[in-house]
Amino acid sequence: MSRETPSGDELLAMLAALASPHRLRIVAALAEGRSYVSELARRLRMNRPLLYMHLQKLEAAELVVGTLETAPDGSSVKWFDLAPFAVTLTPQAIAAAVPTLTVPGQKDEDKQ
Amino acid sequence: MSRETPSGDELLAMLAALASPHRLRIVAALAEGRSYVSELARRLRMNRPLLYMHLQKLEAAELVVGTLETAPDGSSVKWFDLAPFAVTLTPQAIAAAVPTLTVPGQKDEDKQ
DNA sequence: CCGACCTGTCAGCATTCCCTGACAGGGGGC
DNA sequence: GCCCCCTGTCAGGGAATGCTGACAGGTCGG
Repeated sequence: MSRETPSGDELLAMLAALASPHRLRIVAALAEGRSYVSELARRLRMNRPLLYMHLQKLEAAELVVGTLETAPDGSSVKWFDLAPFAVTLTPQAIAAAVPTLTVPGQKDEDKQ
Repeated sequence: MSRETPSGDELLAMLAALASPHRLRIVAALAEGRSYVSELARRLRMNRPLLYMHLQKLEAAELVVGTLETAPDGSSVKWFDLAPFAVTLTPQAIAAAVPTLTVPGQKDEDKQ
């Protein structure tokens, strides 16, 4: 819940998820209220599959939350909400997160 | 100086610069003190031209500052220092920065 | 002279990413 | 029947990125 000091991997995933003008725009749009894929695609003037991919990345980084709601009549709409997040980017915070970075194929052969 | 609310482009550049395990590691290493390219390359076990590129990106985002110091004997060393930065990532901060995003080829034809 | 240290730049490759149109399916209402 | 709304997935191509070895230059000390 309280994400004061995220792990290196979490921080990296969050940064990578936000490091895109499209996804920044998506977050800003969702800050005004929940929406669903097709409606967002119209609003942001972008291809629906493209928006879909970006939303998945944001969801993977736990910055947005998608909920597929199936109405009683059977029609389904997937709503997207912003996840409340607050991470402060400082050299110290980064230095604290880096040691927990999972490096693929890392040996612990760092001497000193 | 006080970078409370960065512009959209600045925020994006900062995020893009930090969204890399290598560059996070570089920032963490520089948090322990200034260093120069060759020394950092040895410490982080990475190719010098590669590190050079990453440092340039960090410098372009104004997260590190490079200073080429030419000693009186003529030998030169380029020192890199961390720039003090503190940006808090929240939905509101992003929503505030997004309108100032420079979109290449953007027409102002957004009808509500 | 040779080796060790430093900076900076280059071409080229491999990989990954971004984005597109088109398709599958579901549900209405007219 | 047709048309409109919604979701989800796919292949393919074009572009950008990450990374490498090798090169240029400089100073210093043996």
